[in-house]
Amino acid sequence: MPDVEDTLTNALRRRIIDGEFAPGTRLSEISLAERLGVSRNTLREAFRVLAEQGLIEHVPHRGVSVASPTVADVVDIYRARRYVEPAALAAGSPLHPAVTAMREAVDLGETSLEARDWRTVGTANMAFHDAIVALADSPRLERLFRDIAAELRLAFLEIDNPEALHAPFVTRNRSLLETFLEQGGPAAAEELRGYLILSEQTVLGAFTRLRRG
Amino acid sequence: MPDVEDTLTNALRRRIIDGEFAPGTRLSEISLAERLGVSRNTLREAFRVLAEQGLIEHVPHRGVSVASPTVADVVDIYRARRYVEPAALAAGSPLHPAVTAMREAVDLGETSLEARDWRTVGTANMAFHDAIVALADSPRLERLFRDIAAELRLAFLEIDNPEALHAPFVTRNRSLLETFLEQGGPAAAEELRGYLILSEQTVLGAFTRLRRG
DNA sequence: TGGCATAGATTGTTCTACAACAACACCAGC
DNA sequence: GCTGGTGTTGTTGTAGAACAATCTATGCCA
Repeated sequence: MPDVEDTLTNALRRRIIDGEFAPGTRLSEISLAERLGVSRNTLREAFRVLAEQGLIEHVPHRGVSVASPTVADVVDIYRARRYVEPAALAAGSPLHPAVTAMREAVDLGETSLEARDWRTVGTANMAFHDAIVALADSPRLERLFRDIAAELRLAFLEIDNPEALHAPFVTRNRSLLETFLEQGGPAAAEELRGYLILSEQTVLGAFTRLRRG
Repeated sequence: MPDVEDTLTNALRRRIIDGEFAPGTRLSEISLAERLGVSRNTLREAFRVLAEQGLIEHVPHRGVSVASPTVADVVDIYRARRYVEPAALAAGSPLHPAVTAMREAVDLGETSLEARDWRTVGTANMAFHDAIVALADSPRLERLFRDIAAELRLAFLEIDNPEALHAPFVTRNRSLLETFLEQGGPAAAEELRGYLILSEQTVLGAFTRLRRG
């Protein structure tokens, strides 16, 4: 990967995920390039990468804007998650290094919940699921999850009610981890399927409520 | 998507998949841009997209080269396929439009087999699996499969023994389709799992033989 | 032979320029 | 007042030149 431009891509990616540019915001090449201190060409190359990752949307002659996930997007994201996560958990070994990451994510979620730091709760939640996917030891599945998790964060940003969105799942994460360690992968996978359905309902509910309001 | 540059990306993509640039070939910006009649900037943007798709590899200050899948890549590709394809088949409906595509792919495979047109046999084989993934109705899973299928084609190109690679699976495709229609998704999924293991072994065998020679 | 320095070539990045296109405002006519 | 065409303006799409940064290879010297 290149030097400046790769840094630029990651910086832009982080800013978008952090909500610095709200979903749907149009990103002007000229002004953004000026603001970031890079040339239009370099910025455009970064745009291509982010567009390919689904974080921004590119319309010919109309420029790029931050992706604004629709209900259909959310449904598809959860569909993809159901294909990958439970299977990864079912086949995962309790001795896999990613289990440590799962533990840490659960711990972080609990302490952040007490502190009512919803942003960190959300991050810990995502880290937990990231660790589940890591159980599969598949770079390509990890990449898929990284992309759809980023898209999902955009949906979360729009909902803007992090407590309702993330808090209920802290205890569920703990429970899922225990099931995995004590009863094994298949049992945990089954629990995760229900978990994901509930999570999807939660997001979709808040989402449609939002789109109507 | 832009006009010229999107066309350029697709054109490059097709050329690479078709083997016009052998895996590992270095793609010089200047000469390739000149040859394609586009500017370096435009070509570099196309490079970013293809690199993100895994078709080309980008090393800083050393340029891009056509991806040359390693054994680890092939293993990972098949791992990802096992996560997606059997599950899609298991949950797929026999009434789904993609079933038509499955039929057509099987037919094309058989006629091409008789004609000993291995290239088309390979294409039909890929179209068959593409249709299986399409059963899931998930754009994101389809995109994942599109990318890994393209990578796999690069591996096939290096092996360069299309008959051994594709011919054995024509009858297996037919069988899998019949199982799906007559015995349902779950039974077909189980058959597909064995199919994929065999396919992986076939590719890996030819692959390691090649890498040693 | 082995290591180092220089030269050449390629990529990374910026800047300028212009063509192509889309959005918007404006005006004419109904 | 509304519709429809038209021009204006701003943005994107693409090309080309230029230079800095970095890699590669050649050849020199010990």
